[in-house]
Amino acid sequence: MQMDERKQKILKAIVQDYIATAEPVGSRTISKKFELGVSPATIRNEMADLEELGLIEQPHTSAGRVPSDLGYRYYVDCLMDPLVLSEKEKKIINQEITKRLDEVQEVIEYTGKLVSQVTNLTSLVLKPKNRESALNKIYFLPYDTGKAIMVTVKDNGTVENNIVDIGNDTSPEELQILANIFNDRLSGSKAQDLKKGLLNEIYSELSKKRRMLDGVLGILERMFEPKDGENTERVYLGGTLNMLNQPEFKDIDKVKSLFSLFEENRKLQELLNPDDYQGLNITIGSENPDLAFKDCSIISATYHINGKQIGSVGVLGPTRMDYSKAITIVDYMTKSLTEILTNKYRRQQT
Amino acid sequence: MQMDERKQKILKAIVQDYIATAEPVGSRTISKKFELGVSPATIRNEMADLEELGLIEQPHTSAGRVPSDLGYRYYVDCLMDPLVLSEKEKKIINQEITKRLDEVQEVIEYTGKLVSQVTNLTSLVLKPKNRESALNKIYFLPYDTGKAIMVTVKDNGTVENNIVDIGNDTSPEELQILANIFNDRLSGSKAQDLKKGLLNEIYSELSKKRRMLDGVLGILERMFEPKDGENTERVYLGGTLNMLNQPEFKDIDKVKSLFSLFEENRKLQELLNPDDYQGLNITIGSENPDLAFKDCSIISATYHINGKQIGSVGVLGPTRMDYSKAITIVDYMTKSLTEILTNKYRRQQT
DNA sequence: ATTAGCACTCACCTTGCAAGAGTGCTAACA
DNA sequence: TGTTAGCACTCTTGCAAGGTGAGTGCTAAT
Repeated sequence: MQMDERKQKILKAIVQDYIATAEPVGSRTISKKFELGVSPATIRNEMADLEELGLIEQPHTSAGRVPSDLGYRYYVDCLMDPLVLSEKEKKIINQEITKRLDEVQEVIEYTGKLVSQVTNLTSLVLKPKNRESALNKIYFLPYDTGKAIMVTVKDNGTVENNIVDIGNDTSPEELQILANIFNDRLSGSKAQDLKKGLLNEIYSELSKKRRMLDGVLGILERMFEPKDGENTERVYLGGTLNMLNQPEFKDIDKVKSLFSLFEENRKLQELLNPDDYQGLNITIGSENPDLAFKDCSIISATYHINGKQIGSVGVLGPTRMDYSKAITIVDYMTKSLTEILTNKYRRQQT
Repeated sequence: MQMDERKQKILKAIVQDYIATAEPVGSRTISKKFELGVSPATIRNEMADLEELGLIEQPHTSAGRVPSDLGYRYYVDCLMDPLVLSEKEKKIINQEITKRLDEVQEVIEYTGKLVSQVTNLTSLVLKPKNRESALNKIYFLPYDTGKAIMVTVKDNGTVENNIVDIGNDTSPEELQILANIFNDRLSGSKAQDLKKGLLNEIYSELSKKRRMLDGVLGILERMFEPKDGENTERVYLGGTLNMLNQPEFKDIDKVKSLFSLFEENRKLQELLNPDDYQGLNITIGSENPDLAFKDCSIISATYHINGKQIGSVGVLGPTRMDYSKAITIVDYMTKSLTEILTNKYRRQQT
């Protein structure tokens, strides 16, 4: 059996009506609401065909039809009207998004908030991991007796500080020497590399500072290790409450299993990590590996800095979601984010 | 009418049974489960009295009785058996809590997680605000053309860094002068105070650096302003999902209004801010100002560093919660936290 | 003062019934 | 041959009726 034009129109009508109303849609409804110029009976015949093709299904014998996951897939791939944002809408979004450019983290999270507000869905944002870059500079500053502030600059421009124990017998001059050695040798290297080669050299110059050096190297290593709140919590979630407004989640058990998943940051990360594909990604219902998401769809896209993928933005909603809107928003947001971040990065780094 | 001993026993039985089963409890149940040596009829008479006193109520004519908010209050104030943690339990908790002593923030949040796990309730933790302290030191470090890293040390020992625009015409020497002026003048002052008196002095020395100075002062000011993610998000929430397991929240609308409140960090802060009372605080049902919490009780207590109150830990659950357990845990946790933090603070700061 | 007994109330569950929505099939029609 | 009208059928939904059980309040006896 083939999909002729009329079947397509009918499928499209079913999907759109179901997205709008969340009620199974019957043949009479279609023939009335959508002008196809045929009677309900004809539509019924076609619907029987569509069901045979696996594109729609019946909750029970005497209910209307509901799109299956496959049906949504067909709709998204072939039938959907693309939605274009007007210049005005774009302007509003841009204003909102650039309102707070202070911190990269903030822009990114705010984007998530914005996405969930605009779509009335839940937004997922994979934040960049900021530990993969190499060291660039180290400075030591006085802090307290026996302690110093170690300021590190990475090659992506981020700056961090840590308190290090230096013992009571380390003079500022010795610290300066240490910093110099580091800075001479480390440009562009990672902590692990440092440790191997550098140790001997430093030990010979400052042989008695072993304990302090261990402290410094320990901190450097930890800076590059995955750590709670950074690599394990890379996903920002926004508008989770929106899910409670969806009629498909009036059942508390579904809410429970969904929200449980929301707390598993690692799984969310996998969801957003389309290593294979750089661009827009759509996962519908049971296409999703996780059973708790079998009634959900996820639209996600990656954002970049200078062409390098560093994270992604996504929305999660019931399979019965407004795909064209979600896709348009996610697409536009990631593009804006890419642009903003690339600009900022360029400015910051020259 | 007075509360005699038997009335107390009966009320206690009602509260305890209702806490355990979440079902209205009848006279027969009490006479069977609890050994009072009287018949259901007698208990019925007493129950009628208790109802008249406003301590219990009937959901409907032919149901058992349920404690009223007042009833819980009486139970908590007068009847409750105090629960004492065994040394073994204390040890387990202490092990858990000290497992991650790396960062103050982490210990505190982890405490919250622990509380919710142990109680099966939702935990609320008010984190310390870290912006109230005064400046102590400023350093400038080279960063990039036209930019510098400004490292600030506050008098509570925290270190922050920011990138400041210094323009292309500022020499390292000039920066040094600036830092010196700051350091001479600022010890112990807040940004606002700085601005007024200091400006003239600095302007006269570095008159052409106006733009750069404005940048630096702007950042300083912002450091002391309430800011997203710090003062507005001072409350950590743990185990919110536990609420979904409570039978009183099988209704999705209740969940919605509760979770909406969870997103309003400011309100949660008020909830945890018992300025008036330092110690354990119990709010039952409608004693709570917010209507969405009318079925909830909150137990909270403050924790301290060196005797100064800096935050609090609380649990939130249905009014029908295990008060003695919750109180014991909250109490013990805040005490442990106080101890741990005071130790750490002492060590770090000397 | 306590308790046994009894009538009463009310939520809850089951059952039955009617209405309504929607289908599939068949036969007629263009 | 494709389309349509008609009709019987199915299944959900809502509602009302009746039975059940838990629990009460009251009264009278102990």
